[in-house]
Amino acid sequence: MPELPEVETMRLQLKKYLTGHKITSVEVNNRKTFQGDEKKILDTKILDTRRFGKVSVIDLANGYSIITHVKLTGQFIYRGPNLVKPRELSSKVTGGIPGPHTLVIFNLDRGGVLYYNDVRRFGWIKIEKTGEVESEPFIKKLGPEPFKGLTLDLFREILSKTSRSIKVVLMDQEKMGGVGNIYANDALWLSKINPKTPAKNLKNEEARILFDAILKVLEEGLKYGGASELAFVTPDGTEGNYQNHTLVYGHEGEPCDRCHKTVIKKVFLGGRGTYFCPFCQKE
DNA sequence: CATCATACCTGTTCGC
DNA sequence: TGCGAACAGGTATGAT
Repeated sequence: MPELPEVETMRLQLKKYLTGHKITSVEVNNRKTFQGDEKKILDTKILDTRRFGKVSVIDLANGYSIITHVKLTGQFIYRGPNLVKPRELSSKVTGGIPGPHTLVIFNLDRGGVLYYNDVRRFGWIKIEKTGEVESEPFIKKLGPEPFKGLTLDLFREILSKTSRSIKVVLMDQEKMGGVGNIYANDALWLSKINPKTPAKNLKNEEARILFDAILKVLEEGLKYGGASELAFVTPDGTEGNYQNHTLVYGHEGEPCDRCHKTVIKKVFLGGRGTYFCPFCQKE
């Protein structure tokens, strides 16, 4: 569920809380999660953060970087002296900190601590040289991103080359980076396009409407600090709010917010829950 | 090469 | 009420 808006929200808070600090020690409770030599990231200043699609990067002064993908249930939670104000932990911080799902603990100077919780253990944290970050396999294969390299012309070209359903293509990170299930559903609803439509069948005008809709729903997600539908929490330990503002995602059985006369249906596409209005989004 | 199904995990929800 | 099955969804991988 963490998609572009969630990961960006997370990244910005990591930047805010970590920049200028040093990691003094790392406790690794799961070697599959933490890949690489933790000694490479100790006692060197944290310079900045970057994001590639759903991947976050923390750059260090010594030429190494921490690359991380939280997948579905990974959570970075910071506790330390420079939290803007005392924050109560969201109940969605699975198992507490530290807890049974705390797989990695980064101890920082000035008394800060960064915890990584991950119930389902799909997420990963890798240590790489900063110069090799863009060679990391996932980042290397990543397609152009909304707000970055993805232009309308490029978007149309991508769609024209595949007969797969438009929704599956939107979520394919090698075609375009950052969009996952929630925002794909909402962008298609906003565009009045049926999720099953073969991507190559979209008319130029439909592709334009969809392109704009993708930007629009991602902006909404960013505005609300992401969606805490499942396990997403921000590093300050609080939740995003987009889950209360979805257009169609999770609305199964409810009347459509636009036509008000049709009930939102749920089907499976590419193995994932897909919500749409059978009236507004006719095939 | 493109496409699709399944594995990876485990807490939560659902159906009987 | 209890318990197993189904579900949640991002990506890697193997099959087609």
